[in-house]
Amino acid sequence: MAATLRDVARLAEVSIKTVSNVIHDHPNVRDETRARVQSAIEELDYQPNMSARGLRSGRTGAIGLAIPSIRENYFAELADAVIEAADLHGVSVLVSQTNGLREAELDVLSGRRLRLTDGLLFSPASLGQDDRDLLNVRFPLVLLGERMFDGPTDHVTMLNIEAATAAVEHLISRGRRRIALLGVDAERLDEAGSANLRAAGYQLALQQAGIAYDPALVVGPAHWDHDDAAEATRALIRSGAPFDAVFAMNDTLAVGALRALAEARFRVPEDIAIIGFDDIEATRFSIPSLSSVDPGRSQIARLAVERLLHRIEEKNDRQPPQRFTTDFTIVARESTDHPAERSVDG
Amino acid sequence: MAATLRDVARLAEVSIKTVSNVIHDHPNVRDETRARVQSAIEELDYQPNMSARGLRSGRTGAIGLAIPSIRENYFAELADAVIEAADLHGVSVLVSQTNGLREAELDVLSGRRLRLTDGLLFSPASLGQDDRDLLNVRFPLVLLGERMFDGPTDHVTMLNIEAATAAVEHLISRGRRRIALLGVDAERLDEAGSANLRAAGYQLALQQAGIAYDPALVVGPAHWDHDDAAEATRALIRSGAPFDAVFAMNDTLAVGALRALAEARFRVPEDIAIIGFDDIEATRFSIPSLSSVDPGRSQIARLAVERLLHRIEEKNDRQPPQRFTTDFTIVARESTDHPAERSVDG
DNA sequence: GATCGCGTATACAACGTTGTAATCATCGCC
DNA sequence: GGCGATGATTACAACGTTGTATACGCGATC
Repeated sequence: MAATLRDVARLAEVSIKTVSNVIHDHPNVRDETRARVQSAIEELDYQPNMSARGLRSGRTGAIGLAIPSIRENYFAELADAVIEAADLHGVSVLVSQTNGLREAELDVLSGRRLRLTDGLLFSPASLGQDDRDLLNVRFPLVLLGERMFDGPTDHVTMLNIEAATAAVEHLISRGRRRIALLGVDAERLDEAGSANLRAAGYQLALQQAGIAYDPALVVGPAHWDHDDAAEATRALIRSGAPFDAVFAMNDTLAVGALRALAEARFRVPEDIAIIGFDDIEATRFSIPSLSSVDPGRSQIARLAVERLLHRIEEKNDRQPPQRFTTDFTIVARESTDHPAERSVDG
Repeated sequence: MAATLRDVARLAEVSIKTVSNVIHDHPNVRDETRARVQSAIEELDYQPNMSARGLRSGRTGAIGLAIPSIRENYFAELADAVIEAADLHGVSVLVSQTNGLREAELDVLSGRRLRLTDGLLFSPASLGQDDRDLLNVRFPLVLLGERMFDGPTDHVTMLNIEAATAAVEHLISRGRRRIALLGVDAERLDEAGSANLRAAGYQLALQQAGIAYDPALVVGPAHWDHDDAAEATRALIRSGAPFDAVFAMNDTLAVGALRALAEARFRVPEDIAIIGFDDIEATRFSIPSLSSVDPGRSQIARLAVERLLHRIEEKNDRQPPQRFTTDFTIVARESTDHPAERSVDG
């Protein structure tokens, strides 16, 4: 069985409290005593029982990360950044997948799902603006993503509109005028979420450049996966509406579009330029490599973790909820004919 | 504050033990009492304190998953499968990343890193056969992957040699004879790990087909990432050694190779056929889509989780360590000129 | 030389839960 | 109608830890 404070105390011939004091680097422990305890700890390979500590202190030292699916590259990279950030604070991360199911997201908020944690980072995919009240939970919660705003909790989000505008401006700066928007139905532009905001940024950029908005260039799918993206792009091509660029609302969509364009023998970027969103790793290894918007993912993770830990520390003097936004960057690669990237390998 | 058994007991006018009995569906609770307790539980939204339960029972209800990096698609998909499998048993998953660092892997085994868990699923990347003794830890441990064999713990692994042989046979069946092996230095063929085994499978397939083994076709990199794979492929092309197929030891390497081949204006599969390994999602969305070996990932996850939970339950009557292997399948796609996949989208 | 102060160490209680053993109520049986 | 058997409920202890309060020893102080 694992050694306990008692065992260490017995071996070092001190009280268990003294052992505890040594472990916590309390002052007022004689050097000689400290050394004796230390060596007893090592001899027994004592490791504190986290359940007992958690019971006593009310802290488990773990936080929950609830995301739609860890398989989605964006979330895998986010989880990576969250785990790294949590590590720096000696905190573990429990991952829960909702698969974007409303039922699962409700479970997460009820606390039924992640019961070992001090707090939760939550990136909803089904819950929306109308569900804001559900965020009034009694554990510390930091919201991620773009589906709910002005809720009762801290919120870390990217600058979707601004970043989308910059992405479209990037295409315009490459001389493109007929820019398709991939990732949302033209009829559903008013719903919540990243899609809506990025579409707004798209429209804003067009407007500022004096380019007319053409609903024929705005195509689904609502679900952002490769297959649907390829299919939507094929439909766009079949429709006959001329276009010379695609702004894909995320990189997965962009990869799907790339595939459909290749099938139809379009050249990228010569015939069609593409830019995606999220800057996942895959953008660097597609053929051609994909320009994208880096939303500052590690910054999001760091901010979110720090904010959550802060809320966990915080006693009764609760501060009002705050919103944080991160910096974005346009990463130009081959798909928008970026010369530097082009010549990388000669 | 969160409600405790005491609060519920007080409200329902019973003892805390009765509440506990209701929660655990013990027999010998009168229906009327049960109902009263139930409604008190609901009224207070009582949720058991997992730290206290863990302290009392010695179980936390969480397991650890230690992998090199969640960003790697293979591990993201593995983590997904593990979390799903654990969910079915009401168990949570703590994810820890080692980044393939020996130091981090030692930490994992010391128990210092994941301290809230009942057991561990461990996929090492640095530790090797010589470190087998380190697997003698005092918590339940199930080993994943191909770096250590015949250790003191249960081990779930894929049939690397057989699967690699089948992959190469698949290329041979497509009429290829000059098959490059991507993912290991010709000089380091004797080291541990998947590379070694897959290389053995490669050699076996060649031998069985009466094809001479040519070390010039066996190229690095030792680190399996896109960049290095592309670079190694470029080097192979520059070397002038003729080849008509590539067996990449994983899909990430295959994607990198695809890129290098495209740059050099080779056509895939017409000039060069490629098959990868792991069957990650990206294989379906590269251009052309990548043939691969499906190693039965969800089966691995399910087996590993079940085995670990079994070991956690198990009292003193410890069974000897067991090894489990999963079924693999060759998934033929465009990169080895598979007709069915070719015509998918007309 | 009694008192104070300080550094060091300890005893005890409590966190919320559950297993064990004990108590109390109820019923059937001779 | 007393007795044992069974069902329902409870008291108590313990899991391992840490905060609070307390005790002890020692040198400095008046």
